[in-house]
Amino acid sequence: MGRQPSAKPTSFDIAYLAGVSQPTVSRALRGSKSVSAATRANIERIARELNYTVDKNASSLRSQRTHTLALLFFEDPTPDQSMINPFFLSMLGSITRQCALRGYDLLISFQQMHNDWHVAYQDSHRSDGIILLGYGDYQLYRSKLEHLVEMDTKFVRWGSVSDDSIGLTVGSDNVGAGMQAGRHLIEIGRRTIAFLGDASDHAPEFQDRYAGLCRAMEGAGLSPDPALQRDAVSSEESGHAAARALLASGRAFDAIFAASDLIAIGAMRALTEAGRRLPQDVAIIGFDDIPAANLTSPTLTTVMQDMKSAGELLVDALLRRLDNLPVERSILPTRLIKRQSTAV
Amino acid sequence: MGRQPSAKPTSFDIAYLAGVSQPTVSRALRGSKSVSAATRANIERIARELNYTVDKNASSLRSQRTHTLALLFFEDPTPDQSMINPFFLSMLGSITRQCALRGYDLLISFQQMHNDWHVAYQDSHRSDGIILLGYGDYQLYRSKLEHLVEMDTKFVRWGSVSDDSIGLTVGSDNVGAGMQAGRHLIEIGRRTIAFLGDASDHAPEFQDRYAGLCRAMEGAGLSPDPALQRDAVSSEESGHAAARALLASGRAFDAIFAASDLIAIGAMRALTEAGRRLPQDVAIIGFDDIPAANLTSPTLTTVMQDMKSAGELLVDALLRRLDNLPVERSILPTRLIKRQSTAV
DNA sequence: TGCCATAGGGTATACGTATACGCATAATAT
DNA sequence: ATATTATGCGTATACGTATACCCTATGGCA
Repeated sequence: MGRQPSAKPTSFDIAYLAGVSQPTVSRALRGSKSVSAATRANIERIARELNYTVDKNASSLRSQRTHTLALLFFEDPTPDQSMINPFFLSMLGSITRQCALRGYDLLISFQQMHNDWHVAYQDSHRSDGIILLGYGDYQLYRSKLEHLVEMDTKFVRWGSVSDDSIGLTVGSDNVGAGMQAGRHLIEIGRRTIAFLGDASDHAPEFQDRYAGLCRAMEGAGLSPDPALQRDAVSSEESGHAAARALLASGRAFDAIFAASDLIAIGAMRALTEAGRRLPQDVAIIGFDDIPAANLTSPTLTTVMQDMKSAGELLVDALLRRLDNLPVERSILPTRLIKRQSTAV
Repeated sequence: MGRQPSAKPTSFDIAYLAGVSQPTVSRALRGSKSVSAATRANIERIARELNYTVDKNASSLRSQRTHTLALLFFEDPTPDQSMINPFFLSMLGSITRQCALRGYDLLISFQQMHNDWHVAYQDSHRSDGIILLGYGDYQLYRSKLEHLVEMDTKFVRWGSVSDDSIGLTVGSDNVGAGMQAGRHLIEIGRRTIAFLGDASDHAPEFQDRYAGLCRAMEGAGLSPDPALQRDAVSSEESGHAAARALLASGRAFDAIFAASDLIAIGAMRALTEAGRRLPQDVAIIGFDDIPAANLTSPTLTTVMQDMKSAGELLVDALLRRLDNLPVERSILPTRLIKRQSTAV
């Protein structure tokens, strides 16, 4: 038909065709109950026919709500520029879905931590609230978080749900997960369990996982050896290096709990290179259940986080926050996925 | 100091403090040359002090440009709900970065193909243009693309850059990539090369890869055997099934070119299960260079696409399109990553 | 000296929607 | 029958910015 790309219809056009005033159109489409059923139906029909869409800008400007959430990824700068933590990517799907379900748009930006944090504040202007996602040095952005709080910016964070965490936090039960992993290793007869991952308060989540491991060991009458804990950030290289250092130390160990799958995969490489058999000599457990965990040889036992619920909870919590409803921190249970790397 | 969370400052506030009118503030901040340097500097200083940010909604409403691009992922519905093609995710980073660089926001949405395509049109209302990303049945959304064109919606697409493709397309040189793969396999002495992947026009990209393979074989005096081509969609299961079917057919082959890494990984599993040695009995090449390709055993030779440039080109092309500048389809070169699965 | 171009910036207004009010009409209560 | 309250909708206006247009002062030039 080639109908001319008629200018975008406005609520006035609809109003004219329906023989009502513009505000009535607005009310009808937004579901105000002070519009008669007949009028509303008529307006909706015309709107559909004209392919009418509410102008988001005008609507937001007037109502002062953008109906948009901002998702901020922040990570420590890595040499591997283009890589995004696969773990967070897997949350993206559920966050998007949940936003759509709740009628919100999702604005995305990636940030290097060293960047001007002002962007977060800026983003808070083009969205009703922010979701913060990132592994990284917690101490580094602690002050930035405080700044956001001071600015009264609405946000939720994925991370360690500890008492001193700033702002509203949703996270896995990292301590519990550490215990799950520890108990499993103990069950299969391991006694000297190493931990690969930063255990300082720069990485509260890793710290919690280590704490869980220690608790499991103590519960079984074992005492964790601090010398078997090695710092590592979440990357294959870092895991490889940490495992090599551990091997070089000469200390004996028969199991490794890695704070992330990437660390575990790096460690597996180092162990294999050193001639250790997996899992006979060293059993190993990772964290995150990234797709690659099922492709390594041996396949990697790991702790799965409930990403689906995570995304939903983050969005829900933020929306409640926006409505000034009471909202509490959420702790999500985790699940141990047993694979070959702990199959004895 | 606890300065009260003063209401968001507007350009009027800045104007008042600077002793000028509101439009002057607008002009100064947008870089109009009809503002004296001194005035501009003063305005910028005050704006910074007040943490002023231009209200996107008001700005967009007035100028009728949103300075936002929408990214639409669409995929065939898979049983594995939460998964997103890792290949596209890796493009996300560069797209985001490029958007930020060009001063655009990025709005994200995921779509199942069977969903009402109207959303794409809707998204076109809240953004200046759309980037379409997705593997899937091309014929299925062909008509939808035509609809977008008819609506005069500005968009770019990642996909097969063939003559009949609709709208502006950016994509890898799939035919060239197929030739690269084919030549490499021939170089290492393989003569009967199978292809796993849909070769119909429902998947133009796969079709192109197959065409490239055939061309390489013909160039070497070999004739491709149609019986060695097996349909598969981009998933491990599908690759596994296709490879099993191929094995079951009893036809001899000494190499496989898979249309995606996921297919290749599934095929490797099937081959191993059938007792074929990789790469001695069967050499195999994948496509995409997903992270997992480096973790399989043997590690997987694959074709790497230039995702970084891809994102940049997509954004650039779309922006040129928005400015009504001439813009052509882009074909990106690919690179063969040689690993153990073809190391003889 | 008179004229005009130019720089610099003010005035008025439009963008499209949402909401506070007000005002009928009709339904109900007294 | 009058007072009261809902119902359904129109009127007026605000949201914060960008831009078309207009005005003033200055300097250059003949």
